[in-house]
Amino acid sequence: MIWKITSLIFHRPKQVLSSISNPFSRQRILLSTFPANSPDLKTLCSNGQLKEALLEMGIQGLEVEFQGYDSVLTECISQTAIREGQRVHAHIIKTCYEPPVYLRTRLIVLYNKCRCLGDARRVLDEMPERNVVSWTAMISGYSQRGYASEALHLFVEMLMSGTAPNEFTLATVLTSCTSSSGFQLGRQIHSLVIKTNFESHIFVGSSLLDMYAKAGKICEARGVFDGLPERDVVSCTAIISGYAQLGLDEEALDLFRRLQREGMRSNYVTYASVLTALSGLAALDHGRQVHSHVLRAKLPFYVVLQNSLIDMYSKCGSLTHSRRIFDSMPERTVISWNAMLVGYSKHGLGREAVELFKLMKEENKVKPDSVTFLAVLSGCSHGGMEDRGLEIFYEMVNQKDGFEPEIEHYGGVVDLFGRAGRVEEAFEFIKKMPFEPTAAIWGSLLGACRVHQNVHIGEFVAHRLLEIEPENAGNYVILSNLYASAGRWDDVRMVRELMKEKAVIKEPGRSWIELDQTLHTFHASDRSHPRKEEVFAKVRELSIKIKEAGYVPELSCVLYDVDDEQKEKILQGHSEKLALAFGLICTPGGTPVRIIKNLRICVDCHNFAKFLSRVYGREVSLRDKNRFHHIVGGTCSCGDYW
DNA sequence: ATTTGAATAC
Repeated sequence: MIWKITSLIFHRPKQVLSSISNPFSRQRILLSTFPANSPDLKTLCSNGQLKEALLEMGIQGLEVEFQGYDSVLTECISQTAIREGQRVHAHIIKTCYEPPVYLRTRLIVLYNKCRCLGDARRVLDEMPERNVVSWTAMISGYSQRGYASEALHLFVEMLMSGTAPNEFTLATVLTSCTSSSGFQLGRQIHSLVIKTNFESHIFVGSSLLDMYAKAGKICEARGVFDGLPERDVVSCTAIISGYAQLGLDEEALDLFRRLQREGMRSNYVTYASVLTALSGLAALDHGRQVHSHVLRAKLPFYVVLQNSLIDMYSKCGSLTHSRRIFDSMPERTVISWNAMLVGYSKHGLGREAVELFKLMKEENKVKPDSVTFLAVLSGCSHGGMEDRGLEIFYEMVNQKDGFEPEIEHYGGVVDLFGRAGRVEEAFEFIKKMPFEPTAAIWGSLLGACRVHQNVHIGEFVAHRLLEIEPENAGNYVILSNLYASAGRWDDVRMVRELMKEKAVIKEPGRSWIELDQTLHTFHASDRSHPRKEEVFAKVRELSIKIKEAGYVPELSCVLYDVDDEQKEKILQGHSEKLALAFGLICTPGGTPVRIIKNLRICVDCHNFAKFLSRVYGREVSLRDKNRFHHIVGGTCSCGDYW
């Protein structure tokens, strides 16, 4: 009997199949009698001929078996071909009585890759039964697109359904545990990892240590790393980038060097992470070394790596190199543009930032995002182009397919007004904006009040600011500067008292300078440097010399209750002056000096550097926490506003 | 099916 049917189908397939009404029997017969037609589809797909495969499928009507669908879907996934995928999906619904779990899972993967998470989720929800792979595929879809809470919810749902996670599930779900709310679950998953003996699995371990690093728990991350029975590039890169992202740049570099000695084979992600650490240190010589190493290694083109090179050169003070890399790129992402724009902005080059932004829109390949606007706004602010900045802000607000401005953008506008001396307008703008002002926004306005000597608004702002972040020493210093500039010495004293009362913890100031590939670091009143006597003597010498040109120490920068002579001594011990003096000692006259400081530079050190640049004919490039100061012939590129 | 990476106002 079966043989007869088979023979009939073989000669008149369409008629026979359509005469069988039960879809289940139909499919059974189809599958048991037809020689697999998947090899043809498989061949076409492995040649990347998706269109031809679809055509074939259409001609053959019902006669595609599961293996064939599998080949076609796999190719759709690799080509991110959503339209073809949708047609295959429709075909499957039409012809398959009960698509097996693995076919449905392929559909989930396809929709996830094509950013159609809703469609993927629908496939999952319609599955009569799910296995660990289908759960994991959907969790991964959510994780990769940043839907952390959806990923975590689904993971919990999976556990409740009684499906046990495997190493793939754990590695995936841990990437969604980096938020503060997710971190609690992350710890619980860690115990699950231990219980199920996946602790030494390399992917699970990498993911776990990355989670700890991103949560700022670097010691725990290191613990996981050290406990791994074997290491690969990914786990090594994860721990290096963990240090770098927390600003522990030296540690990141030390570890990188050690792992390299121990045989780690770096890839482009490793180099990108190392460049992040070097950007933090502004270690230009080392950055150049990594760059030439990367060139010698003849790696294929990686946008990510180029982006981090742009950022490294700009943070090391060499914008020309950044732009050279930017211009040479065959392809750019929004991050490439943002990195370049942030570079111009940090160097105070508003005009260049606006020009580049214009170019970006003209090219119309990459859509500006929220960071792009932030960078351009800040560029306008630092470049003294407040009207252009306001225009761009309103352009952003009125964009049709754009996004709502975030609080940071409002902060940018406050900064624009403040910098331009329009302190009242800045204040009114804050009152009207749809957000509760943050410390950053008040801080920006307080800075404006200091520069433009608006004691009235300044006092109000300072009051707010000291409520929100009483522990930030910088705020007290600016308020003290403000009172001093108005000659209100009683209030200067009051600020000092207030600061003592609140037990402010000051992040220790630290400056450094790179000479012959070595970083020389100085702390405030540093007595540890081997050439300290020479350095202190040099600061005193410089001080005396520039006083003749009109330099007056800004004593209101010192918030200790000591006499003026003592205050001047404290000022002379500021780390940036030590680094500057050391630079003058160690380099021939006329060469530029490049200094980096971890905090915002104080008014007195800024004055000091300006006078020095004029009297000694030295160009000073100083990078502080916020921006670059290019000081030439007595004037600074920041226009005395920072 | 899974892990690492680049930019963010003051």
